Amino acid sequence: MDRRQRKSREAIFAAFTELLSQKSFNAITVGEIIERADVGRATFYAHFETKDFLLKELCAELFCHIFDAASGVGEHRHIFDCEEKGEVFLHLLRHIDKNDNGICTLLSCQSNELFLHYFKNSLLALIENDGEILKMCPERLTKDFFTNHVCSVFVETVKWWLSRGKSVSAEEINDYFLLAAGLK
Amino acid sequence: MDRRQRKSREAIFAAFTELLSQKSFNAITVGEIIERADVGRATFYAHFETKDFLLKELCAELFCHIFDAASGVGEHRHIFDCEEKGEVFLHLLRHIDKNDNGICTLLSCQSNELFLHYFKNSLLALIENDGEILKMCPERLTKDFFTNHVCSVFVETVKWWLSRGKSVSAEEINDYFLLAAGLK
DNA sequence: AGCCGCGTGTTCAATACCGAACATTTTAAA
DNA sequence: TTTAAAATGTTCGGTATTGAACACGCGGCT
Repeated sequence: MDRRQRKSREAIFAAFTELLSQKSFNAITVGEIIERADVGRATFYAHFETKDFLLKELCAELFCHIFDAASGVGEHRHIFDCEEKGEVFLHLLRHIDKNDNGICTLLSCQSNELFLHYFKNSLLALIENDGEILKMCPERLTKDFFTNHVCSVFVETVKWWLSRGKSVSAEEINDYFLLAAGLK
Repeated sequence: MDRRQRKSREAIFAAFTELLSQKSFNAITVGEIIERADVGRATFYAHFETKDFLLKELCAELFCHIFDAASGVGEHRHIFDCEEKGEVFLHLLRHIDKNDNGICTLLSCQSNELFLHYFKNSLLALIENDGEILKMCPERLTKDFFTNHVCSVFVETVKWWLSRGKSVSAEEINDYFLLAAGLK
């Protein structure tokens, strides 16, 4: 990607992220974004159709590399030594713990439901084909219900974790989660 | 000035300043500057003929506003309440104390003599027409010698101040200077 | 109703930047 | 001294950004 495109894009993402830590998504105007990002109005619309598209692409950029790595298609596999069964969640938690791109900020900002929603959907797509996890599904439940249940519990766990300032380690919270979700 | 020009210029200045805090002027290459500034090579040379011109313009930008304010031509006069006689120096010291644009970093980096030299020349130009100061010149000395003397002492005072981590206040160091230079 | 301020989204000519190549000079090693 | 590597400075077609204008929708105000 052209250096100019990359810089504009990053500036807009950064400005948007900062604003999201201060006010709600709906209260943010395009004018504020481009002012803080220090780019022209035409530049913004050359990159993103609307503010909603900006949000979507931010989510994609935020979560793609974590989920790519978790699903094993990324180039940087095994950066954490936890590729055993069901350890996908620990992987994710460690990524969140590292707070790349200010994920934590966004997952606990005023409009965090937007990101949590996207997060849950990505998670659903990831584990609905994970044999190791599906094996844990009780007889009487459909796989569809079970995967939704697991993802819901995980998202709620993450919310709780962040709201308490990550006061426990990623490993501990992973144990909490596995136990609460009935995965061990 | 066009937004693109301003951003490139600032990025180059910032990169250059950072590098100067790590290595000497001569050891810094244009390649390093543009890499850190994240701009293209052609862009660098569109702004500055050579590395030396970059240095010169950085100096100009660094010192112009403090000397403008001190000489009274700037728009933001009287930002400090010290417009009495001979208080030009206190004015300058307070500016340095504030460390705008990382002046202190540059005045105490490996190649600080470059900036101190520029600083002294600016100071000479400033006070060689200052009646209040010239009045202090002893009979037996030429004004030329006297102004050079005062500037030299001031520069050395600043060097000493910074090398000791500005452990005394701007007001105190101003007193030191006035006494040492024979101005009171 | 009409008006106004504000935010959205679009258009376009001018221009600064890009990137990659190039020739030249400097530096350092063989 | 010869050679290679690194750094300097230049060139140019293609492109992203700029800034300023524009039309439009919308809620508040008189």
